[in-house]
Amino acid sequence: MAELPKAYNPAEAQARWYPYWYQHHLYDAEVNTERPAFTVVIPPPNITGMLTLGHVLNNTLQDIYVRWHRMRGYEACWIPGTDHAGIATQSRVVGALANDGINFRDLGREKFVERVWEWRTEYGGIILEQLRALGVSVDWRRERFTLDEGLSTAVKEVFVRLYDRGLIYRGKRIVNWSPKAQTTLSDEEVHHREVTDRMYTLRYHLEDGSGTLLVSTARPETVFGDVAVAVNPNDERYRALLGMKVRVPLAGHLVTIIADEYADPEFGTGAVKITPAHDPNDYEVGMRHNLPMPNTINPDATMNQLAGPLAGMDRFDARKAAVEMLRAADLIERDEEYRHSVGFSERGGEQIEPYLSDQWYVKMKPLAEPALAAVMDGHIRFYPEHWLKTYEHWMANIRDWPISRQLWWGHRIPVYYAEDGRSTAARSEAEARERLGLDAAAPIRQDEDVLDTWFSSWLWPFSVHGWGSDAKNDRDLGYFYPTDLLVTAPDIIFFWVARMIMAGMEFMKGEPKADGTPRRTVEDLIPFRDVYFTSLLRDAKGRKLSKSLGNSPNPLDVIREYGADALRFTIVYLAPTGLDVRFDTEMCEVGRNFANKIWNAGRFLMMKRDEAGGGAEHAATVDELAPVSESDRWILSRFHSTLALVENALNGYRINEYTKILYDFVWRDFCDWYVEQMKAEIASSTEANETLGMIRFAMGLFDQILRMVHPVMPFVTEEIWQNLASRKDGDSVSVASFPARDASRTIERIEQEFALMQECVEAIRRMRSEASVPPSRGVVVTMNAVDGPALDTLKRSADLLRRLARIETLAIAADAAKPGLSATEVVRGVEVHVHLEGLIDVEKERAKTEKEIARLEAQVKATQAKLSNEKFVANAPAEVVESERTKLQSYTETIDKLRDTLASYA
RNA sequence: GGGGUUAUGGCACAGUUGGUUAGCGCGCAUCCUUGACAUGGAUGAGGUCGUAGGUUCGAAUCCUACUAACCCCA
Repeated sequence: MAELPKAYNPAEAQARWYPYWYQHHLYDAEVNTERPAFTVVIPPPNITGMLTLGHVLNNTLQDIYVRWHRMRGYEACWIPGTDHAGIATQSRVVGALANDGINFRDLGREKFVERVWEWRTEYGGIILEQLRALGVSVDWRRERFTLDEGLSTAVKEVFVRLYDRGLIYRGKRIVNWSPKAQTTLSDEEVHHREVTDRMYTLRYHLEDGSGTLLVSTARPETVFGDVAVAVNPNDERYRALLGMKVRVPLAGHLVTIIADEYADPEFGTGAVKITPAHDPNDYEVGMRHNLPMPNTINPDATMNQLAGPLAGMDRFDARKAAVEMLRAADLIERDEEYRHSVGFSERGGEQIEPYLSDQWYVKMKPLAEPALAAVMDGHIRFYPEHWLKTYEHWMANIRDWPISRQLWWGHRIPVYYAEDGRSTAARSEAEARERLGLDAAAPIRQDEDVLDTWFSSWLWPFSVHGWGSDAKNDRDLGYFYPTDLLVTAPDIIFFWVARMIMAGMEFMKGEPKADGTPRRTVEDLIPFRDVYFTSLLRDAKGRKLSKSLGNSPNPLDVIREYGADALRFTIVYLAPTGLDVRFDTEMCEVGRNFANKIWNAGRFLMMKRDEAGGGAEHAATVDELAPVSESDRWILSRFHSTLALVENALNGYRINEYTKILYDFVWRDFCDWYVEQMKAEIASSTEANETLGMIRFAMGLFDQILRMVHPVMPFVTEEIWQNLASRKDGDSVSVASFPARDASRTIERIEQEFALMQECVEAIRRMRSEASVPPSRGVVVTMNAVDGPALDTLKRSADLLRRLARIETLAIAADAAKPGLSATEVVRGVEVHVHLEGLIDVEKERAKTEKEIARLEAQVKATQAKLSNEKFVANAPAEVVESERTKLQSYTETIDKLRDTLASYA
């Protein structure tokens, strides 16, 4: 066998195995009624996106579960894809065109959309390409895109069905207007931030000249849109003024003073100007009082002709100008600093303009009710569970969903208008004419707007199987739906998770199950069973990772530096369930070192096998492993304990626990103790067959360990696994069976015996180290064990003790004479003396022993206090009382032994 | 203003149903290049568990209030 390099080389393994997996179609999923399906749909990344650490965490978690299930015999199906990201993509292409001096509007809709498709073909697949570097085991044949033909047909189908049910309507509302993109945004696309503005208190003179009403506003430029001034009906100060008219400063028109609860007597002067077209609250007031709603601002956020002298100015310039004019006219009573929360576009970053416009909406309440119940009744489980409350709160107070966007890139709204103004939703122009009773040649016009991108994403769990289109695959839909697990970030719980549940509940009704019968029950309708919400990523200083801060490491750089497995392992290792992750690139050393440790453990075993003559095949399953030594039985016992912990952790989505369990077992149990003891066993073994048997066992076990680690570190485990034995083309650890835990293989007695040996070794090392005995120097050790079983165990472990603690001469007996000058520790009742003639610092030893006695005496005192407390003895469970008694006894015995040692220093 | 989360050694985190000598990793200190691994090995120092009360024989673990930080919504 070729010599393996000293360090694991991730780049080589990654380049070798990802193509291998795909050439052998290991991750292709097919309907297979012989086995259960395990399905996951990827949260489709945005085509303008680049791989972020968020994607890394998210996709690593999915990959862990997909690989784990695949190895346990499930038909694992992980479906990849992307979404078309309306605003982000359109802005990107508009920007690119602008750089070439082209205004996209001049291009016209059709040409522009062609250009976006070209852009998409060139750049839209980058993020999926990047995902390959992570090692994701998706079925690439099933890749989907939200703007593909099939998925677009599904969108139309859904729109028409909702429209026909009366759940889609068009309405004039105040929306979040993005002046940059010139489209409306959903609440979720708007982020609020505290800003400092000025609050101006303006003088509104009463029409009759009898006085002045003071009104505070942060937006003096909107006075031209004022239609009333509101005061609280319970506000005594203004009661007499109700119904009177005031002159709006600057604008000059008269408006009425009205009573409305919205006016807060505590805020400002208690009188508020009402501008229904430019503020959502004012809009509500306007609706209640049947007020006109003049709009004074253009779509690009410049003032329109209604704004008189301000017309044509940008909204912020207009504000300055308005203030100057008001000041010149002496209409400002005062102005002061004002901090308040303002909405900004998530994409463009500019301040959102509340804007009155016609938009399409989905009536959410009827859809939300069953979706809320599905989760509250436990048909869908959230991890961590506390997201339930957020979900419940949002669903119970759900608001209608504005779905139209004034863009060109996206699914065009399937609503058609006849020349006479009548309209209908329809799957095609032909259907529209039919529905409107027009003949085939009649002119017809489709709505100009497109749908919110999420209007296609919410269908993802079933649209990927062609639902709603000619491409519908009932077999796949029946077998792979519902999916088993959704892994996503909590910030899209409303955008996406909640809406997918609604869509599943609504649109999967009646679709065939695997056995062909129609779906009816909640379990059959829901889009997924478990939802895992990932941690939020922060940098080492605790700041959110963001492009603008420049604190987001590029995952591809991290992979180049540390390897994909290292990044995968580290990010999961660092991510506590339900809390934020603080990620620091340097922390990837943990994963890199761990990968290297595994690599070298494998290298060691293969070297030993070759030295021993090699050739022999190791067992292919856990059950066939044949332990030779006591240590073999010990590591096998530990392995099965570990498997049980792994299974519990993964089943409970305590995902970082899984990595910690692996780390501890591989590093501590397997490498530090098992491999080390193996060296001693091999050194002292005189029988070649026995040696080979031990090596064969170790390799067989290591094969199983690689499988256990594989879901989180696919590359390094594959690289070693392929080297560990002769493999056939197409073999892969990723499709080898995951070791099944067997509780009967965990043997407490063996673990206890090994622990005694370990603790004795540690005690001797400690005493050596404290006495500054050089590591190369052997020592003389005497162990005095009165307890029979302990004596037997230690005698059997003599070779291990000698090697692991560097003992030159070892005496173990029930009545071993205490040597003259020595350091002593008591381990589980066994006195361990390290002879230190000529090495010992008697004063230091005495001080150490006295300190230990004092510590134990304090324990004794505390334990005695407990035991002499009648209430404790009466109330505490018997086993707790008993364990306190045992403790007391062991402390007392140890103290006695240490006192003898102390006496020997005299 | 409403909802949610967190507060344990320098840093980042574990501590299932209250009973452990309060753990782990990173960092730190000392020693070690014996052929798996210096991306390594051995040993050690360092917390009384945000603050104040309460329940209990017993609380980091349950309850109350307070303080601080963060997230979401308005």
